Amino acid sequence: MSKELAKTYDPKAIEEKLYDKWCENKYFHAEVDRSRKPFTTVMPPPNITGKLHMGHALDNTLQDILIRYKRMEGYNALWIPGTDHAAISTEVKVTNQLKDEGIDKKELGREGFLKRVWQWKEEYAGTIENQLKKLGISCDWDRERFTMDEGCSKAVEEVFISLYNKGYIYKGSRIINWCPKCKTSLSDAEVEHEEQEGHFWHIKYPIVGTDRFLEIATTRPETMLGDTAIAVHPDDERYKDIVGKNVILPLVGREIPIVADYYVDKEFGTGAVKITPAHDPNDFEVGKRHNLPEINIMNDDATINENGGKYAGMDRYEAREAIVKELDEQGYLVKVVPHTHAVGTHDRCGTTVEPLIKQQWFVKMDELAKPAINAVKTGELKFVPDRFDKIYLHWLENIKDWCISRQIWWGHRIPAYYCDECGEVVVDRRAPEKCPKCGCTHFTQDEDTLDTWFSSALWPFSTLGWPDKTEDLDYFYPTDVLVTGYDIIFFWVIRMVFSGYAHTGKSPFHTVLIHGLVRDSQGRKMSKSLGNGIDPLEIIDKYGADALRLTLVTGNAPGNDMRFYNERVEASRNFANKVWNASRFILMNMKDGTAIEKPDDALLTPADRWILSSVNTLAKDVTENMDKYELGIAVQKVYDFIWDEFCDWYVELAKYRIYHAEEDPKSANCALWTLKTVLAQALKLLHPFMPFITEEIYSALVPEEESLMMSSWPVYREDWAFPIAEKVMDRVKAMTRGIRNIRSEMDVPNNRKTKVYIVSEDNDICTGIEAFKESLMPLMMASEIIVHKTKQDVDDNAVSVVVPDAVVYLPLEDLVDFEQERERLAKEEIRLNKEIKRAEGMLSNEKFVSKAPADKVQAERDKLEKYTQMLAQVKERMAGLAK
RNA sequence: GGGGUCUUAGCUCAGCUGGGAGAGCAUCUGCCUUACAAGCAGAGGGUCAUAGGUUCGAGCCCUAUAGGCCCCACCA
Repeated sequence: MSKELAKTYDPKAIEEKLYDKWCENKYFHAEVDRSRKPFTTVMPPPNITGKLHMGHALDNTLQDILIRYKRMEGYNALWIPGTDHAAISTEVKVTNQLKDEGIDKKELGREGFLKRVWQWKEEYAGTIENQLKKLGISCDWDRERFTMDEGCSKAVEEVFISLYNKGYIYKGSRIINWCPKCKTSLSDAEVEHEEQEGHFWHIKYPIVGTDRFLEIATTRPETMLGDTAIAVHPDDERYKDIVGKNVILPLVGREIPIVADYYVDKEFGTGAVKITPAHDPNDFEVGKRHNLPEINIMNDDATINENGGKYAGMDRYEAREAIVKELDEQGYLVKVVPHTHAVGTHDRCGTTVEPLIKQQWFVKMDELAKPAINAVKTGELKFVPDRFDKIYLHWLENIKDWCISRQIWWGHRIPAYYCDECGEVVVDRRAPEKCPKCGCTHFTQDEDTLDTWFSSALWPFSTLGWPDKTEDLDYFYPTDVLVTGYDIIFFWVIRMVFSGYAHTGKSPFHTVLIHGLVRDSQGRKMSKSLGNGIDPLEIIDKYGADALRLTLVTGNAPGNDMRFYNERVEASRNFANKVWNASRFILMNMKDGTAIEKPDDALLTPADRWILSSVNTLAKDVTENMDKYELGIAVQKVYDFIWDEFCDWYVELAKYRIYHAEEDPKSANCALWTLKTVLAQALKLLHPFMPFITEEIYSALVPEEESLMMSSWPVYREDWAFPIAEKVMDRVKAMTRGIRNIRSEMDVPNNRKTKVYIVSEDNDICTGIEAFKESLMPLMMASEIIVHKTKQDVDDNAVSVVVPDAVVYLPLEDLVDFEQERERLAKEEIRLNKEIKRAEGMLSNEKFVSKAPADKVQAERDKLEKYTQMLAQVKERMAGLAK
């Protein structure tokens, strides 16, 4: 930053330059250093499927704020970045890309396809890295990882083998969620339930050996092709006599039994349920209880298979239509009722999921979940805000086994090998030399890959070298804070926690800071289909990274969603400009050659002491809020301090001494020293939020220091506590506001200065103001400020401002309208009387005095005294006017 | 069906452990005052969703109600 600065802040001129400097100096890099405490966080790895969105910008901004704060506090701060292979999502993207080129992925074969995906990965991981750099985030790029790199893959294998050997991973034939479009199994977490308007088809089945019918109701009539029973409630009087009898499945002709099962709800539908064990999870359970056959009627693409007889080959919805039509024609369809119900869909492609029985790999969850549940219950692991405890616990306490195998190519291949001769399964890093059972030497590896979250679950320790016992792991693990959105608690956070306990014996972090979604200006989710997404890079390009970052943390409480719109970014940009210009003013006046020295304490005016005291308190407040993860409150305090206290009051007060430097260089030096010192402190406190502009200004302000980001965080210091100066400035502000108010009301032109008489019996106030009254004159638009302990030299037709401990008189004779003045004083009298009444009321309440904390009671007494005294002053003025 | 969350100034939201309602934007009135018009000074604007309760005291805690949003859930 040179001293000839542009009037407006130009982020483009500095951001890239500074980021390069930080990188070149390895400021983001952390190594094991036993002399310091580590602070570690791992970046939720963005998917390599595309560009960064506003959610990533938020997530990474929050992490960067914490990491920069901790680094300045003296911690050995490590932030590990990386990307996620995003198995299904990426496979779909690349498959579509190939389709556009007219290539079917099957033509390429597994190897060829994977080669293409790796090309894709190289391209997108690079893009993401560049986008993150534009945000200014200080992660350790030397440690950048990928969920499918060598180390992570080794960790995945290790975990799979170890869990398998302990019996926590098993292969089994279960009913699973199947996506007919992606042709893979899914975990429960990947299924989204969506309310859909459908129908309830009532169908009657002939009961064998009678002329009666049994009426059932279904939302999926096509599944009747796979029905193997009808279930009724055991206590249902309507059906008691027919339990054990058979019905004939219309269209199919199969005889199936009527069974009794408590699963059935008597009140719902007809009280009789068709049971299709192969295509419904509940029916699957019922089927197990009654030893019913499982008839799979569907192919992997959800067309009807050969078990569906003449419907074979039809799509599931085509078949539905055909079956309903035929049932109707044959008189089996009783009625059709509109019915809305929840339909499971694949969260990545929206296709309706089909429950199917398949051989899959599962992680047995009940035991693994226990330490993760315990972690939150004991407080070993904390969510911020803590309402997410419940969500986390509820999911874990109801967890089912995790289906981890996927029938896609992109991902970690399951380390299971099957003997070509006898089918023996061997789980190991590589195929065994020979089969332990039959001695055969030919093995085939399992074709499936693992759920993408299987590898991200290991992220906090796989990125530190696990399973090897590395120094990094020993020093940096467990990590400290994990920052992520509430939308991936189930997918990711929970799995990291139980994995951490299972493989390292520890929770992978002690705190999870949860944030919400970034929505558009109307509160809608940003999405591709709506086209309402806002590209963070465009915002950075237009307003600067600091403005974007500030926008993303201002006015938002942890865990809450926020709306994003340009007016908010503009406000942030304006603040950056404010900081820029205040700094520009200070730098302009720090003329070359005149070194700023620390002044003698005696030279500090009340204004100097007050602003030092304020920035001192600010450091304490900001630190407290940072430690509570109240980043929005923390930054608001810095913002208010810089704009309202520093710029609007202190800089204005400093001007007189600076403009009169030639007459009194010591005094000017004192003001400049204070300006520089306070600004430096404020820049430090602002740095985690707005790293670029603060670093740029600091390098000009304190050129002898290497970097702001590597400087130390301000701590509260006793020698900067100035309660008297605070009192003086509080009264000075009140007087000044009062004067401005009156002048504004009376339309006094700005260029008309007046004498200002200040009368106060308070010695602190008198001597305090006396010490810097020249500085105060421009603010009070005064030609002269006269301070007295008693009223003198002022006649009664001056206008007055009553503040605590003092009265200010402005001789504006020609402008004074006595009637107006009387009204003004009368209003003030009413206001003060109200205040006095309130305070008196509270103090005369015996219960308040006896039960309220002593400091609150004292505060009311002080107020009462203050207002009583002010009221006396107002009354005296009114009496004067009356003459 | 269960759970969570929100309802505060025209708009968007803060208000952390209960002790006199705040910000940004918008509106109105003056100002290009040698850091900043992306600015300065001033002003208006809120029975804190409703009804109860706890308390000396409630925007904040408890209970119900209304409305909005979200998550979980195997009623076919």
